Amino acid sequence: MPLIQQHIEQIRQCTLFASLSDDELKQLVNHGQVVELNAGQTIFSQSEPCHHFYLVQRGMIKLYRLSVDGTEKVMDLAAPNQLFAEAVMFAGNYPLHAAAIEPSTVFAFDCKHFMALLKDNNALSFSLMTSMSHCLNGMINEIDRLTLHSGTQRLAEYLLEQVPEGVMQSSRIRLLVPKLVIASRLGIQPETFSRIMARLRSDGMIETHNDTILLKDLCALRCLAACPG
Amino acid sequence: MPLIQQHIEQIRQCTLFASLSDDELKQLVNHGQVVELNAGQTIFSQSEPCHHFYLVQRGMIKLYRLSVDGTEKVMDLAAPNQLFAEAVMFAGNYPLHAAAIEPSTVFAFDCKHFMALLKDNNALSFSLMTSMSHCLNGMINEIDRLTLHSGTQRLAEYLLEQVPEGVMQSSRIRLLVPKLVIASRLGIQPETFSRIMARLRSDGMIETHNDTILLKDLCALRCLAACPG
DNA sequence: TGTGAAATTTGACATACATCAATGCGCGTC
DNA sequence: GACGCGCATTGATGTATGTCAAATTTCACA
Repeated sequence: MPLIQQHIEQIRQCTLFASLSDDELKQLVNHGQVVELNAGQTIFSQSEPCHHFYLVQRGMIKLYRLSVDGTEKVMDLAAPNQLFAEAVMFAGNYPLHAAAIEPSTVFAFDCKHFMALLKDNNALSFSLMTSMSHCLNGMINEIDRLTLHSGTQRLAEYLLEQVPEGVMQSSRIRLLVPKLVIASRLGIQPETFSRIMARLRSDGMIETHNDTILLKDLCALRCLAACPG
Repeated sequence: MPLIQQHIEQIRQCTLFASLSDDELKQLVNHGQVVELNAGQTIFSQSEPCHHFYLVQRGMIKLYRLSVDGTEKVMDLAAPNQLFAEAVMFAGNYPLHAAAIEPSTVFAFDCKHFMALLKDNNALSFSLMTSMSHCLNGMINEIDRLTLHSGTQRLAEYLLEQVPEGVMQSSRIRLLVPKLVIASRLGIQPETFSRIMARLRSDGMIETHNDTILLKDLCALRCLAACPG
């Protein structure tokens, strides 16, 4: 699949690559490839050796673990313009599975080549470490939520995350993935997800219409997310 | 507090510092300091600016979060010879609290100075990234356990972690921290911890004597940890 | 060695959430 | 436009774990 200029522009936007010269970036891109994915298609599997990291151009990617009995836990979702697996380059093997949940396009960067760039470009190392640091922070927050917050709180938090910056009173949002997937992401069952939504609805905090949700009272939702109960 | 040779030897053992010359290491150590801590004493608090990272020399350190109502969640425990907070240098602020749970000695490294070393020593950057990678892996496993494993499974896993390599059938271990703390570490209540232990005891898998625990059937415990139920 | 506070254990009870099951809805496909 | 298949919703029920409370043990410190 040929790389069009548009792709390169998008890649340039990543802060991880900010310190690369035009030439270095072109080199990096030349060692990578565009990958088209069908809905449900796997990108890599847990414990597989890690040869690539990825940038989402279009679609949605789920990063997940499987338990022995086949239960799936979605650890994170990667939307367009987001990198994933860039922080596991030094681990050798992927720590989880990645699959597209809808038709998607990703760009695959070559780990070996990127590592070579890292060797000569300390600023790039710093960028990657900053990226890893953010990743780590997110994980700690995740554990915090799972252990210190209830399902209702986590769902409220998730809804509020979808609200654009600066919106104060109410906001209309869309769920970009099936509720099934969000439930797994939040560590609850789909049935529980549905029931919590029903409660928020009957409490007058939200109105729902399929994947479109009107958050009628952001204040109340924020309170719900913050306070135990 | 003066640094004795013994301290420097211990610091040298850290793989993070493997690429440092004797001189660089001495420089690093000269910019740091030994800190003596009483039981319960705080080392740093969440959201505080990050100026140091640490190596435990003696004692035990808990890394934890607090919820709004004061509930404590122990995210990790650092034993002697373990580094902590080395992966948050690039974040700017500590993402959690750190405190000694018994009289402890830690060595505090200066982040600024270490960052300066990083600039000129790419191998050091690689070491740090490897360290961060391991940290990340641990976090993913942690989320996996919290969402996909039951309290009983997590406790069994914890007990098995205390068993030295190569032991096959049975093993005598010691809990190095109060059960209260382990319970928080595992994301369960102390009462639940106690009850699970009682069940393992009545199932003939373990015998207990305060903080000393005899794991009578490692196979059964491993099965319990792996299989749901 | 005694004393008090903290940790642990045990019991009774409450509850959030999971599970099982059935129905309904939406959506893509032919 | 009809069919079929996931996904979503709702109800009934089960259960692991939390909460509250009290008794008991452990341990640090005087």
